[in-house]
Amino acid sequence: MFSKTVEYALRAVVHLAQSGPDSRKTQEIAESTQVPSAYLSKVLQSLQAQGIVNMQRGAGGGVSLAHEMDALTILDIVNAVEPVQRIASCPLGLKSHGTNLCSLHHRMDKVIEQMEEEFRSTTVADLLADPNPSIPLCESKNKKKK
Amino acid sequence: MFSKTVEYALRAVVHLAQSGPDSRKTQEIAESTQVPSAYLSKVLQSLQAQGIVNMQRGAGGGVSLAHEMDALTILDIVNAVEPVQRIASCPLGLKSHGTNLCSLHHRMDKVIEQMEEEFRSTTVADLLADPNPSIPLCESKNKKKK
DNA sequence: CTTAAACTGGATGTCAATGTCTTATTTAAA
DNA sequence: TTTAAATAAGACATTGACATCCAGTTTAAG
Repeated sequence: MFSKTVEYALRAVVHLAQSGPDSRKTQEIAESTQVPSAYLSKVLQSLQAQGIVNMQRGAGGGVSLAHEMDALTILDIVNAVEPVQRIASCPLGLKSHGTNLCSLHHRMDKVIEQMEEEFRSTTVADLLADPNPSIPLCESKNKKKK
Repeated sequence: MFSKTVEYALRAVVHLAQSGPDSRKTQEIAESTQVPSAYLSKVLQSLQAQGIVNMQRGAGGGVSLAHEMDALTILDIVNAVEPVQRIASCPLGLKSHGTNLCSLHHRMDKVIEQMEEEFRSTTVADLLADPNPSIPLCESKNKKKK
């Protein structure tokens, strides 16, 4: 359902949000999120290209969130690495359908729309504020700080 | 979001439902649904393996629905070719999370759950009964019979 | 200024999804 | 019983997602 790339991007951003405003090394993020570091590097580049994170080269550099986490939605992150594709017109190219989807494709698009809405209405801040005892990426129930 | 295989399976079943109780040749289904026939053949085999369709070899053979279309849901078809994977436990394998998902994975699973529910509550008969002027797979607004 | 730390970019490799092709095997019809 | 119609099965190509590796570039720190 969700690609690894999307999962990896979400983990990385959540980790950055959990770790405070300081920048983090790609290597550190990779270990904390259980993502292959070389691949994570590419994913982070996509996030940077969409203005989600800042990446600083050289000694003392690293990765940090470009915005406040309450202004960053799950949808922003997903769209940065793998844009949500709504079904805008008939996949079979039927002329008489055009932009007026048939019952089948309308229902498929409805599912995508629900996903979009769910992700649009959830910010990274919401995720961290959730009272759920399981903290994202953290083994212990006590939130890992810095 | 949805794989080609899923899209193809849905098209094939909808076409069979539209075409009445008679069996259809794979080749005919392929043309009507704009799916590569050799690939469609594999998809249909998956549907047969799950009891969605019957396939008869030899002259006069073909493919037909195994059940009434009001007893066949979109979810049945999707699950036959590509089972919906709920997030049942922590993808990172965190022991303390186990089956109690964190806020991130809980929301991702919620989206999958909504999809499952939407697909479970829609039968093939519902699709054909939809008052939408665009008829699935059909170019004209008049339903193609037989 | 030199060096080591980090990210960048490109080449390369692997695997699963998608798609094609060819040779069986089954079966109804002639 | 022969034949042509259809699906079955498996090999083989193609493509994109996922992943690794390495040389190049930037940059802060010493």
